[in-house]
Amino acid sequence: MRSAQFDREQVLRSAIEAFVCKGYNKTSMQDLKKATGLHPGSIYCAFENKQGLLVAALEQYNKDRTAEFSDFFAGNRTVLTGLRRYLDYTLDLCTLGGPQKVCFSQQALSELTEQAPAVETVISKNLHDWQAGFIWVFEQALAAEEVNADRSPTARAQSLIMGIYGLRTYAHTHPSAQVLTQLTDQLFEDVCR
Amino acid sequence: MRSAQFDREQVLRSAIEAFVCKGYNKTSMQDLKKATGLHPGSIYCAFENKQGLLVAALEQYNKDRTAEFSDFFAGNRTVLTGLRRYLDYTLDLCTLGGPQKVCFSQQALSELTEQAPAVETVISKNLHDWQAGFIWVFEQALAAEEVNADRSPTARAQSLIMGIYGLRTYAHTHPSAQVLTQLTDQLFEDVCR
DNA sequence: GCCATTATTGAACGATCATTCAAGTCATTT
DNA sequence: AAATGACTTGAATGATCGTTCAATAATGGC
Repeated sequence: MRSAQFDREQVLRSAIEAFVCKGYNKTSMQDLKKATGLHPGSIYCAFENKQGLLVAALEQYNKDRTAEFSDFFAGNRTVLTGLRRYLDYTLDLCTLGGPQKVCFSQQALSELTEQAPAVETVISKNLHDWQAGFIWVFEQALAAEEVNADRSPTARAQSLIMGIYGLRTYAHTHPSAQVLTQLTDQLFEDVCR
Repeated sequence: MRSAQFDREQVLRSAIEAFVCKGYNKTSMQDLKKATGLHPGSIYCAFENKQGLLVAALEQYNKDRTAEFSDFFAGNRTVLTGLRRYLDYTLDLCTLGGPQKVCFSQQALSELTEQAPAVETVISKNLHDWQAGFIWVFEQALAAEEVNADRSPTARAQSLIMGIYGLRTYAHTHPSAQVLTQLTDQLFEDVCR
């Protein structure tokens, strides 16, 4: 036996960056070769094909975002301050621009829905995990009486995710940072009211 | 002289349908030939190239959606009932599925942003027109005291567009109609409060 | 009814695509 | 140190892409 020569996580993160920059379909194997440093044959050996690389990249993205998510809600005085910080962070990603402006899962969802069941499956899992995180957040908030019981944690989590989807899409049209800040503030207020 | 043999608007609507089904990049000239009935040469004669066809299709989409928008706010007792009907209609598009589930401008924005300036320009115009429509709606609502003056019509319009973006993205993951209805109700309430 | 002009046709083009594979390279085992 | 077997390499493959263009058909002006 001989173990693989490359760092799988690093390769996947490079692939994510390449996919986000051009979109899945416009990212050629040559682009991926340049981004990951892996030759086509190695990619096919490790991930079967281009779509397999996408699926693996989406899974890596989920792992990274989940870890990131946890950091925001570890050791805060209140969960809502954690949520507020999370939204500020998301806003920063939108404002600063660059490849991170777009959510990889959301982008892949838009581009590939109804076309590749295997991809849709992994994206659905990613989004389900994300939503479960927010449901947990609002359950904590409800238990600590940071929010009232007028709406269920699930309903709040769904509204929040919808809002973040919308915020990131809105950011594509290059509005001013002020507008995005205002939209974020309003979203936080609406979802915690 | 000899005038064109095809109905430009019909061709563009067929092209929109094709683009929405597969996304711009995955829609080949063969697909477009099948959808529009026009041979490649004719398309290039009329629209210069594939991207030109996309731009023309986006302009047609804007015309059609603008006309549709006006219908919702012509002759209502109150503008807010018009808005409510507009949101119900949008919800129906999301729920019923099919190609119309996706907003063509939004899809093109996701797929082509930062890559084709000419496309981004026309999409920005589309979205600006749409937002101007909602600003007008909330100005009317404010004048008729259907909403209070706590937030400006512009701020409300921006939140609403963000919400609709989010709703349509959320719909991609095939949630139940009940969840989408609840999200729509909440959006209407938040934006009119 | 003829001519000039323009639209339409559809085959053909080079470029690029995802994918394959035989040869080369290297770590591990014996 | 030789042999093994998996990983890496990168050129080659056939398919498909967007685009072009010379030939053909059809319209409007005279």
